Order: sequence, then structure tokens, then C-alpha cells
Amino acid sequence: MTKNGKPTKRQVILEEAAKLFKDKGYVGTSMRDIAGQVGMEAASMYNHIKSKDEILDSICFRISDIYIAQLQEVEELPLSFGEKIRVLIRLHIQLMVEDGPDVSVANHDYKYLPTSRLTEFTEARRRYEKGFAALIAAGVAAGEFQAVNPTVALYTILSAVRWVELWFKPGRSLSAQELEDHIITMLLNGLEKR
Amino acid sequence: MTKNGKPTKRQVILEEAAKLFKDKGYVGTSMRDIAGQVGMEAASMYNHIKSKDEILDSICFRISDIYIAQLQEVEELPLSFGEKIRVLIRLHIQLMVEDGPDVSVANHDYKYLPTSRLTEFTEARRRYEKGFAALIAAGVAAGEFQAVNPTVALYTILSAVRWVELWFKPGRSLSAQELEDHIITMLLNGLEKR
DNA sequence: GTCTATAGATCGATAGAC
DNA sequence: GTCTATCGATCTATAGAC
Repeated sequence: MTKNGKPTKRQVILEEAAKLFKDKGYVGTSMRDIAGQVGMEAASMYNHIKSKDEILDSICFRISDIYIAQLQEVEELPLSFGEKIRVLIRLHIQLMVEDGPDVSVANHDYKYLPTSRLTEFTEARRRYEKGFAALIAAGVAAGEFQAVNPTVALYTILSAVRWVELWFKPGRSLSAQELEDHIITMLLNGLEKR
Repeated sequence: MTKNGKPTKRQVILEEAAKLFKDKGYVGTSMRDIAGQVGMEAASMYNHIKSKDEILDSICFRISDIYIAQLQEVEELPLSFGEKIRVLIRLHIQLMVEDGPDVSVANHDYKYLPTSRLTEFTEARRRYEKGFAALIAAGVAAGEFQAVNPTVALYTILSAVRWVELWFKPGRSLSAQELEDHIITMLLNGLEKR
């Protein structure tokens, strides 16, 4: 947002692009499609963005920067490992609910980044996953968690949180808060009674 | 396979197409790309397939037919609800390990099916999810499972199983069997000690 | 059944008037 | 900063020789 609260043309383009990329994919969306949603001709958009690639780049790295920052904050909180994992799951779901199309693009269309940026993006995600897995491993070592394989637990959590992007719509019977609670219960306590 | 054990040209085309669709997406893969992998010119492929759409159609519906058939078989087995869910999770992982590219395409590129076929595919998936959720709800009602929201549990399970497609490679430190065991433990027992 | 050649549509991006 | 017009590349699919 600008100081007067009105989004810039560039922000509108990025936002409409993310919605279209989510629905039709990066390659399946044309600059003309985006322009149609924004309300200008495709050629005019080049006064606000450099290329189609750059739109994708902005979306993907904005999201990955948020993830990295969130992980760092949680790592420094004085909480048990179980509580840290809970916070991270909540943050994942909240980001998805608030920024659905962008998260979706960063999850699926990142692979269309040009080679050097793709490498950067993949490394950022690897760092994030490594930090997350370390929290799980530490929880296992501390006796808080069951003797799970940290990698399996990590990807199970990260994936289990992804379906929210396909499913959650604000007017649903479940609120975002209830959704968080249910997913956390399922992942931390499991399906079966013991 | 044909009777002499040699795959037909059509099968080779479908197989190479699925691998490319998985990596570059349906729209991001050209008929020339597929032809290059198969070892013929793009024009020659039209003697074996009707169109690019038809390749996608064959892949998606072959997978959805398998899912529907597997669910029906499991529903009729004389097992507890917990055991039925376990079998379904195992079948999911096995299909993904054995038929990775096709499952990946059915999961991500189905949206590029032409409208009428997209409707059919979506309805088939809805039937599958409904049947799966009913097993979870029955397990809750029978007191086998915790009081989870069946929809949340359903999508958590289905998604948790999807990362295997991104991660599993035959030469990994974890075998397919061990992977199944770990994921099932995580989903049925949860991460946290109780 | 495989090839070369190409039709016809659409793509990202630019030039240049206003 | 927005438009019209268009370039050059690339796409799916077909025609027709062999």
C-alpha cells in the first residue's frame, strides 16, 4: 500500500497475476489475461513491471522471505518444542488464509523461475526445511515427541497444511481459528485413540 | 504391455508425456518435447494419439479409476476402521511410488482437462473423498478414532501422502515399506507423546 | 507409420503516436 | 502512462509425399 492507502498499479498487477497463476498456472496465464483483470492493455503493464518472469519472481520471493523470517522468530521464542511446532503450523495456515494465491504460486509455479533465481529459491526453501526439521529432531531428543523420523514428520506437516489452499474459503462452516485447532490436533495427537 | 511384453508406441508416448508433465507442467510441455523423448517427430505421434488433450485425459482417468477401485475393495474388507485407513494410506503411497509421474499429473494438471471431462474427473474425486471421509466418520462414531473433524482428517491424510511424489526416489535411505510405516505412525499416533 | 512443410493461432515484448 | 500495431518465436495440428 502507498501512504494514502491506495495500492499502486504494480501491486494490483502482482495481485491479479497471483490469482490467475493459482487457477491456470504460470504458463497457462498470458499477459493479456492479467491485463484484462487489471483493466489495461498488456503493453501498458510494462510501464509497471519488467517482464512476466519478474512478476513470478516478486511473488515467490516475497513469500519465501516471510517464511524465513517467521522461522527465525519462532526459533528465538522461549517455548517448548511442541509449542514451537504449533506456532509454526498456525503461521503456515494464517499465511495461506491471508495470502492464498501468492502462497499457492510459491508452492507450485516456483519451478518456472529462471535458472539462477530458481537455485536461490530452492536453497531458501532448503534452509527453511532444515531449520524446521531441526526443531522436530530436538523435540524427539528432548523426549517431547515420539521417535518419528524428522524428515517424514517435517514433510507430513508441511504437506498436511497445504490442502488449506485448495479448500479454505472465508465463508466456510469452519473458521480459520477452528481449522488451525483441528489440524494441530490431528498432527500432534494423531487420528487414533490410544 | 502387449502380449510379447513390449510396450506399444502409445504407451511409450503416455509414459514420457507424464514424466515431462510432472516436471514442466502440461502447458509448459510441447508436443515436440514429448516427441523428442519418444524418439520421433511431433507429427508422427498423431498416428498413436488423437491430441495433446487426449494424452492428459488418458493419464488422469487411468489414475482416478485405480483410486475408485481401490476404495471399493477396501470398503468390502472385514477390517476395523483403523485398519482400513491404514490400507488406504499404504495403497496411496504404493501407487505414488510405482506410478509417480501419472499420479502427479492427475493431482496437478487435471485442471487443464476440457470442461466436460474436468467435470467428470472432479465428480470422481468427490466420490472418492466422500467414501474415504465416511470411513473416518464411522471410525469416530465407533469410538476407534478421536473426535476429529472427518473433513479435516481426510484432507490431512490425503495431502500428507502427496509429498512422497516430490521426495521419494528409489535409491533413498528409506525404503518404500519403511516410508509407509513412518507416515502411518505419524498420522495415526501423532507427533507428540501423550 | 514416419517424415517435411506449413497453416493458423497465440505468445511475450517492443515501437512509437498521443 | 496508455494506447494500437506489430515483430518474431512458438504452439497444436494437418496435408501430403514416401
